[in-house]
Amino acid sequence: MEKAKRKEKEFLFRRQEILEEAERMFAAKGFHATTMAEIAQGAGFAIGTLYQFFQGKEDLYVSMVTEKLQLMYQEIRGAVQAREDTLQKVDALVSTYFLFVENNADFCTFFIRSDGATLPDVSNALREQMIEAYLGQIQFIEEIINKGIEDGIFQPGKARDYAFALSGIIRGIIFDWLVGAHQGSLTGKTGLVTDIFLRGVLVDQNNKR
Amino acid sequence: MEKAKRKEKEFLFRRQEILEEAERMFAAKGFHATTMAEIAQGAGFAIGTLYQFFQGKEDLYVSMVTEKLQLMYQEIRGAVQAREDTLQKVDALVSTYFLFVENNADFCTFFIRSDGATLPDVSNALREQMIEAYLGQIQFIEEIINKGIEDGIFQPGKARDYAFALSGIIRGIIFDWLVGAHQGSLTGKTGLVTDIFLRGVLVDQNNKR
Amino acid sequence: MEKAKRKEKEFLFRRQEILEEAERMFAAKGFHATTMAEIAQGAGFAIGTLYQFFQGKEDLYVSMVTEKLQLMYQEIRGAVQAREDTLQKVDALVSTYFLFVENNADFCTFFIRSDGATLPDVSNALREQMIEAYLGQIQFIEEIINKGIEDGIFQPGKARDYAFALSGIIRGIIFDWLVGAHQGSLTGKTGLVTDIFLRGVLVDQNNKR
Amino acid sequence: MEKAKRKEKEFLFRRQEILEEAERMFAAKGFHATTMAEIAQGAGFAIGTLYQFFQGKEDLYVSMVTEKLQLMYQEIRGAVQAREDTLQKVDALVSTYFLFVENNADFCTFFIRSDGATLPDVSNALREQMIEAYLGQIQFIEEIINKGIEDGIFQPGKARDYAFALSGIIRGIIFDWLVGAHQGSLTGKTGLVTDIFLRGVLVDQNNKR
DNA sequence: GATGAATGAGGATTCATTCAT
DNA sequence: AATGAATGAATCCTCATTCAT
Repeated sequence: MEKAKRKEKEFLFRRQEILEEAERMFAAKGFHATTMAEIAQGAGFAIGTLYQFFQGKEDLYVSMVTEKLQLMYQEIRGAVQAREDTLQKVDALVSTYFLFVENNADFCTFFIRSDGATLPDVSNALREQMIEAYLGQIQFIEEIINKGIEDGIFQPGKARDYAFALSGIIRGIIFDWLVGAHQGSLTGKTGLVTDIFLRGVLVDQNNKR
Repeated sequence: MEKAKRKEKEFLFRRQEILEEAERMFAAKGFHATTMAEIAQGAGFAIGTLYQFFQGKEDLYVSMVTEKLQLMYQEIRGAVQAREDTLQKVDALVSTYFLFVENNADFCTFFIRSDGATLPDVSNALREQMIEAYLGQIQFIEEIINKGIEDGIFQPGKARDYAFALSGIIRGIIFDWLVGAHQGSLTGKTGLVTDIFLRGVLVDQNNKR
Repeated sequence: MEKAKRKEKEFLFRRQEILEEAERMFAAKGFHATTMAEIAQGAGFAIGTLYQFFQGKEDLYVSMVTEKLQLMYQEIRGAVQAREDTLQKVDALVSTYFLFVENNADFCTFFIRSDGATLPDVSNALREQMIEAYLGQIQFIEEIINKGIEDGIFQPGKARDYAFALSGIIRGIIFDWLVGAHQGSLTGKTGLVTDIFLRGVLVDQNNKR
Repeated sequence: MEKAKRKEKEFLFRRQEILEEAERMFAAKGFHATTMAEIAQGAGFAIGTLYQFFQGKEDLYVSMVTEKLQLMYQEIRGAVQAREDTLQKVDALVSTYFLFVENNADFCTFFIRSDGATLPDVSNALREQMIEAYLGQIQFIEEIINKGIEDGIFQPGKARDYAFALSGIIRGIIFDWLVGAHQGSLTGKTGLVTDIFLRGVLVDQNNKR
């Protein structure tokens, strides 16, 4: 069916346009301060049309955030899975994370700092959904770490804590970059992050780095 | 003036009651979903009375958050400054942070995960203020680290990055605890956090820990 | 032209299907709460198709009601005209009315109690139309009564009032039956109604019935 | 408490003003076509003020109708109970009904014809409430009739049917008057109505009236 | 003829804030 | 100082109707 296919494609295209406009708006003004009318106008549609693609404002918001996060997680996973070596996986994890943030600074500015979970005014059900997505990402990191533990390069027993720690370091550095007017290269800090995560900050008396 | 003093005291007392009710409400329902009427009712005052203590809803919200954060930062600083040794300062930083979170889980649940900075719907001016508070905290950590660098125990040159990293690790572990139904002791993870921060996660070939 | 005829027939058939679905919907949910989309879906047509048969929602509503009423009036007139005797005409009027209600309880439940005239939200022009239909029915009853007056069996001078009175009695009894969960036979009350209308409720001292 | 009393009085006064404006509006344009803004404006209040007296539009509508009906029923009951004799009670019932309609033609025009029960678009719960009110009135009439049966002046066994019949006759005549541009006196038709109800329309061969 | 995606006007309701008492 | 009734701006969403395919 050629026709059905083209319709499907057009539908997805329009949907994407709306999502992109929504991202701009929400990022700039937040959830409540952004009106459906503005998004519609910005995307070049009538208000009612938005409701053919999304159930309502909240659905639009959550769809936008969820899909963007999904994209980020996908990119990260893809990059990580392309590596064999555990240390390289960690490196890919951090650098891909940073790369995504550099390329999506607006979105991240209003969202990433929330640990992927703060939606003070959005329904709890949706909040859960986003926490879950974040926890999925944590689990993914945990698996990498577990692999490293099996290989004898990471200390055993604390994989989940390490995952949160690594994620925390990454987010900390990202936050710095985001509020700091995006100075310098974020990806350039990959080595710094992995270094802290792997070897800590202490001066190693026996084995200078 | 005895009288003026008592008035002052009563004023502060009332103000505090409002703040506490506001904290409960905002933590439970978020900024927008909480109404001034609810807070007034909960605190046992008339709506109009709230406006004698705070300029408006936003002011009330920000005051609550700011003062709570201030309290947290104060506690942390107090504990840190009570130690001489840099490593003990780091330890105090982490454990006091954790202690505060354990004692203020509700507040932290809705707020700390925001890196102390996400207020999607609150005016930018206020957001800046909160980011600033967070950056103040970062700077405080940075100073500890600089001290450690001077003492030759931390690697030089990256104090600010280290500060964000440490803050990130702490927040990561806190997040885990908050969404994980507060299982186990958070303060009990102090050693874990400092360990990661100081020595990293790698198995040290030359110098087993 | 065979073809044109078949088309005509199909057109009428489709139209009828839409009307029947509309009747179900409107009876169940009222005018405003029923959407064109629902009717279209229920009737198995596309929304746009409805507009080939009816000018709009209001037209559809009014057509449905009007035609249903027309049907009722037709049945009643047919039955009445089949009788010669005036008293038998009255009897036929009442019993056919009741019969129709029994067979169209859903429609009547939402409509008949309105005296065939209450459409609080439908345009005045249409309201007039329906009042007129009702008045037509009254006039028809009036004519029966006038015949009876000519025959010397009804008291003269009040034919129109009598028509409203008879119609009122019928509607009163119907209302009772409709809200009373349709208990018992409505047609079985024909004698009761005609009795009240003809002889009143007083015990006749001279002439026991 | 003088003050509380005056407040109460003022509250009731404002509420009544809103109800009266609502009655005008709803009677003129129907439920859906009337906006809260119009009522507020007409009553000289801000929109929000309406919500201090009524939960919402529907509540306002139902309150208006319910209270008006209550008033009508009260007047009727009062007049009926002031009479001793059953036939005089019937007379008072009809004439007071008519009097109320004459004095509240607007309200009745849009409502009475509905048998006190048609609210096509208002929630079912409320519809039930109004049907109940109507049935209460029927029961009241039924009791009068039962008294007459005990006294041996009405034919036994059909009190409820008679009540609906009498109510039906009254409504039928009212409808005529309402749609007929209010020609002539409605109360003047009291005798006509009681005559039909009591003695029917047949010419009585033995006992001329 | 049939379709159904797009349109956008229209309104109920909420709630922070004010100010007369 | 405390009150809380009154205010009214601001916005989400529905759904009848159209028209390009």
